[in-house]
Amino acid sequence: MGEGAVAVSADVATPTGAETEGGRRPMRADALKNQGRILEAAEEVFALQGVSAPIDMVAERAGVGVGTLYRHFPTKEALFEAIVLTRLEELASAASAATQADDANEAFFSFLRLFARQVSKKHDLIDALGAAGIDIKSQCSATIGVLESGVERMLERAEAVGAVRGGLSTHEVIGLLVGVCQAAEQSDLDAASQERMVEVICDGLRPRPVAAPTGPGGPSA
Amino acid sequence: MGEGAVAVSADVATPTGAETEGGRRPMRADALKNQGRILEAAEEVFALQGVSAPIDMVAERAGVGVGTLYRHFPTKEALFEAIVLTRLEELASAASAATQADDANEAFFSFLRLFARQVSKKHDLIDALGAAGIDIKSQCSATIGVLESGVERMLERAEAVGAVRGGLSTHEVIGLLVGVCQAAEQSDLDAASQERMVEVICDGLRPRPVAAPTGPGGPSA
DNA sequence: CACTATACGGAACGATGGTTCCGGTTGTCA
DNA sequence: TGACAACCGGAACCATCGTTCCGTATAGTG
Repeated sequence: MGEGAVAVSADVATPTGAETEGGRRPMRADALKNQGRILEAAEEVFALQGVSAPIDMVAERAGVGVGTLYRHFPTKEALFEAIVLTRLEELASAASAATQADDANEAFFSFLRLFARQVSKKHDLIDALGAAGIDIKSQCSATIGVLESGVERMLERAEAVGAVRGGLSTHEVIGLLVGVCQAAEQSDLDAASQERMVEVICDGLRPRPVAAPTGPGGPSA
Repeated sequence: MGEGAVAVSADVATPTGAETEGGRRPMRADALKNQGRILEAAEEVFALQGVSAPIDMVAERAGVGVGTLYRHFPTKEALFEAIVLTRLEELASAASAATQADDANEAFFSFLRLFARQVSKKHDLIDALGAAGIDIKSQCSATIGVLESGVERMLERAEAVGAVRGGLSTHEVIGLLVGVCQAAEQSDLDAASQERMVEVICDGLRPRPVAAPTGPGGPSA
């Protein structure tokens, strides 16, 4: 599990804080090590099981007692958010980057594919983006905001170029994608299946052919 | 609340059985009335909250104690299945009917729209079709089988007419739809939004490029 | 009207999962 | 090395939910 190490970004979950400055003294060495273990374990467990994974499972995998876990993160949600935030940030920055690509068409659709790939790889992202009964903390929802506005800009640009049909909101586009990922994993569909479904969505997002959907009987009824 | 009354189909959940025949004597009047109340309440509650709705909520809404509820249905799942089965049967028969329509194109897509409408209206259907951790009873999965094979036949016919792209499995098509419904309700999107998303999927399902049988000239960008 | 099988209600039980508490351990500093 | 604060583990606690149990109420019958 190489993946990028999860950086403990300052006050997200406000773990005990490892920063030497401020008022508090630095963390003890063992505590720091445990925090790392916990984050690592949480990353794996949440990726696999989503928010619903029992906290004990994270503790066990980290080789740590639950008490220790709660010393570092005030609540299960806090830990979850710490994990999911880094994932969201990756997506958000990818989105921002895509916003400035030359080819608006290409940029939009390949972002969608990237997005779908990421979301389906990390189960926790589904929960975070689908907001499956989670009160996401400001930090997270802010990042989601960034992500969404990135998608929005991409969408607008793609529309302007005629690469995408109009009339769709950002939420709808994201919902489409997240929904497919969710369905794919619930029904145990393999990666190929999921890719095909994403492709269906991408095609559906394109502008409809110039008024001919009513050949043998379109949505006429 | 009109909807069709939920018929207690013989042995599905094997309630105490109201049939006068067999060995057992007929149900007592109050018992029968309560069974009705319970089914009614379950229908509403499950439609609104899905399987995850607490059993007590159903009991309360039915104006009945939990004990009474368990006298009629051996398990929560049994009750859930009794409810969802009637819904599935409606869909399955609609699917069968659509299989024989003249216009394969029209039949397929309007069934998809019907399907999406039903699924999003009744939350329990999402759980049943998404198999969200539920061990569905044979009766239910059989009906799902009927539904699926109906969709499959429709899909084949639509493909044959060139109304739908090839290479997609029935599960993928259904997954697409169920996923969207799930996403729509998780994100609190309104009916219009959802319809738009379904439309995106329908369009995506159509054969891609320029050469379509009945006319659509591609976007020819 | 009396009697009993049937049904009812809801307290109680057991399992799961998040969170708290505290006696014991250990890193760190002098 | 000694001492103290920080830290650790995991038992215990609380809430939620499905399910069971049993004392009580009542429909149906003679």
